Amino acid sequence: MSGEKEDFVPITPGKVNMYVCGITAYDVCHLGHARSAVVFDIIKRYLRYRGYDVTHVRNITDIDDKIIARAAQEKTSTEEVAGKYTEEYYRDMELLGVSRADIEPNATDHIKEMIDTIEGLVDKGYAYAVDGDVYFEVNKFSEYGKLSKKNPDDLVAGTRVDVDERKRSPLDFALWKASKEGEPSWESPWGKGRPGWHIECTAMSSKYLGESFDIHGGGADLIFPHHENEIAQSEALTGKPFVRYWLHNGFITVDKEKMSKSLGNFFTIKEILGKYEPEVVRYFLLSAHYRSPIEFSDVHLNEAELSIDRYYTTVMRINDFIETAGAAEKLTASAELEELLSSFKDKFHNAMNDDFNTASALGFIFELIREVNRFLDSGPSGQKAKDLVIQTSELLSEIGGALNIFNKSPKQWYSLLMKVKKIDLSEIELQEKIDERQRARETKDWATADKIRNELAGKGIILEDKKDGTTWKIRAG
RNA sequence: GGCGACGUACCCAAGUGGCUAAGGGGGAGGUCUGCAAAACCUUUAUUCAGCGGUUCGAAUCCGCUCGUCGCCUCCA
Repeated sequence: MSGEKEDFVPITPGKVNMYVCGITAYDVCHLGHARSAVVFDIIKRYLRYRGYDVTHVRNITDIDDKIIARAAQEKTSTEEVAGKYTEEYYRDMELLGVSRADIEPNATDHIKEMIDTIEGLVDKGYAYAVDGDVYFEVNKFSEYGKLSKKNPDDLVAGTRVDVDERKRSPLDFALWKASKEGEPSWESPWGKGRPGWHIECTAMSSKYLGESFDIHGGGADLIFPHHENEIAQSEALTGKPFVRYWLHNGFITVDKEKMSKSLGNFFTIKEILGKYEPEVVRYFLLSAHYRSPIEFSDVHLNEAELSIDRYYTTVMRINDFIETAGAAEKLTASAELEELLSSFKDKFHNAMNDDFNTASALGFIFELIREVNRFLDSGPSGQKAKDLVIQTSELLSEIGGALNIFNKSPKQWYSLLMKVKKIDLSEIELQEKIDERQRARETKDWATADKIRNELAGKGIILEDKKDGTTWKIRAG
């Protein structure tokens, strides 16, 4: 609310109530929706990892003008439209490693709660009914604009929306809309109609999280008017502060412009996942601070893929060492790794505690990656060395687990890359090629060995010759 | 027009008052290797859009200028 970072103090110690605006289920989701979901998934996971008891509510708007329009266009019902795109949404989110919210309320399951809320506002004089519509009277709520830092007078002056003569002010917004012939409708004290958009979040958040709760999130484009209106409705009704901390994620941009339906410059999650592993998309979304804009492009996704590949390449090396390390005690150049191992969690926590700075946190992960590589390069062996590497491996898993990233085995990663890059060679065929090349190498038939290697390289497969065999990976980037 | 955010290397991106300006990608050179790949090492911003100011000290605070974007209409 201050527009600045503040220390996080939940209403109830150890407990976090968090409400995040989900989607309006009228079409498939694009990368912008993914960002919001991933960002708040990370926030929830990190809070839980730090021991908070988090209750996460994420709503689905399943009745609104666009859904009605879509249903008319597809000659079906709004329930079908909303149901279909809600399912698509969950499918996309699951692929991206976004966990389900604890409570996922639909607007249409809470009509009664919304009507009660609206009646409360009418009773208190904050809302008025006209011809079956009910509007919230913005002038009655003196703090209107406090979140978006807008002055209602300026807004009226610059209003671009068609002025509805029946409203007392152009800023007044609908709590309840009278339904037209043939539209879905519910009975209400004002006649048949349906809820306005903003009221569902007020009614459902207070039902599940209470009148005041800790965190409310959503895309930056929801700040005004959606979240501003939620504050007005909620605080007018309860007289209590609605939300402690507002968190808004920045936009995905394409050529520096906001990715959006109306501009038509959007890429659906499905399209993107046809070319990239979901983990790449997740990493990409975490590679910048959640409030900053992120420019979408193949170049950036390829860079994300390379970063993840560096991670898994190192994990492969770590696992290799743990399995094959010699018995002779030889600890070389371990000081730096040990030091980083002992300070790593603090560094990671500090980064994440500072407004969920995932970009910085990822930086520390790659510092650890470099340090363990350096250590392995120094040719250690023995139990102590092994223990250090195991400790590194466990630390990486723990942190990856907290963020739900880097959670595969290197083998899985390369198998998935093979699929997403559509390499037309089975792993069995590949192994045969490698064996064939190995026989050539044993007779020092370098020409044949190199020919096979080049052939595979042409398909995007990279071979690594090691002491005790050859491993393969898929070229990233 | 009103309000707000941002501008860090070739690209992406942390850093918001004080040690060598994280990390990833890319480039150059090297170590290792049959050759590679991977990894590691060295190097690639004496400087943080520009100009002023505050301070012992600023990328970081303040002011102005330039540029980019967003919100003010549905939007993640």
